[in-house]
Amino acid sequence: MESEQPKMLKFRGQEYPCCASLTMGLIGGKWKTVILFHLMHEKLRYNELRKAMPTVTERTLSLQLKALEEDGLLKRKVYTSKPPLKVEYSLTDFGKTLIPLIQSIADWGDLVVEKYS
Amino acid sequence: MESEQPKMLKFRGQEYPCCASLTMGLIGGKWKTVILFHLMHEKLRYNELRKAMPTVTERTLSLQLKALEEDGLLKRKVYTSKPPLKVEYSLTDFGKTLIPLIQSIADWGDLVVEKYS
DNA sequence: CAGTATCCTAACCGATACTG
DNA sequence: CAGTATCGGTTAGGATACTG
Repeated sequence: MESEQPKMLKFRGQEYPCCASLTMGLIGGKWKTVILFHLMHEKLRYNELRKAMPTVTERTLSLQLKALEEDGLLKRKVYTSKPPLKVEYSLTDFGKTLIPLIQSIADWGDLVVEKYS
Repeated sequence: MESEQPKMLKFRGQEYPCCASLTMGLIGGKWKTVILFHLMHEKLRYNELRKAMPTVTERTLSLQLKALEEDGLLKRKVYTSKPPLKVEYSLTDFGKTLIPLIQSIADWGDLVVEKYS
């Protein structure tokens, strides 16, 4: 008797058919890697991220930041209690384990632009 | 006078706000990296891919394979002219440039399963 | 400044039946 | 065997106005 269904991987309530899809579940989507790319080497405030990502909408940026925070990749630090607010986003230690990967993703994109376009 | 809009990257008719998003445009989505992961070291037939990815539907697998082929990452080779067909999918030379990245994506997923779940 | 609220569209993806 | 056709559901993401 062999198992027809390869064992699924589980993380944070989600199931993934392989280790590659688990990673993509956390950093996939249109904007997550872009956010992580901009936070790779520095903390940024909400509006700084907006300027770095001119085509994202406020709502989408907000949702994606929240998702990354929930997955433990980002931390959100609030510096003021009253408006105008100051909030900084930065990678957690867990998020920092992604730095080499994000760099590789960016590098491959660069390679494509240089050599194949 | 400074440019408000950072220069967009273009590849195959799409525009991307940064090099990381270009990469994700090609390998993002729920299934593409899983397909590439399974084709990293061997050619596979359609049904072999289906067995390796038990939770994907025929339609979705077909659409994703077509998209990867259109982006030049996969090649599709047909060995018979009449049913039953034999078709093999494999990485193109361009697709092979992704191998280290796919491996890194898979490795990070493994790391998460081992250490953070 | 840093978001929410509301509404809407499009893309993605699944289930199932059918075909060359 | 290797898909396509059809239909439908879910979710990601965009536009814009508003708020603590």
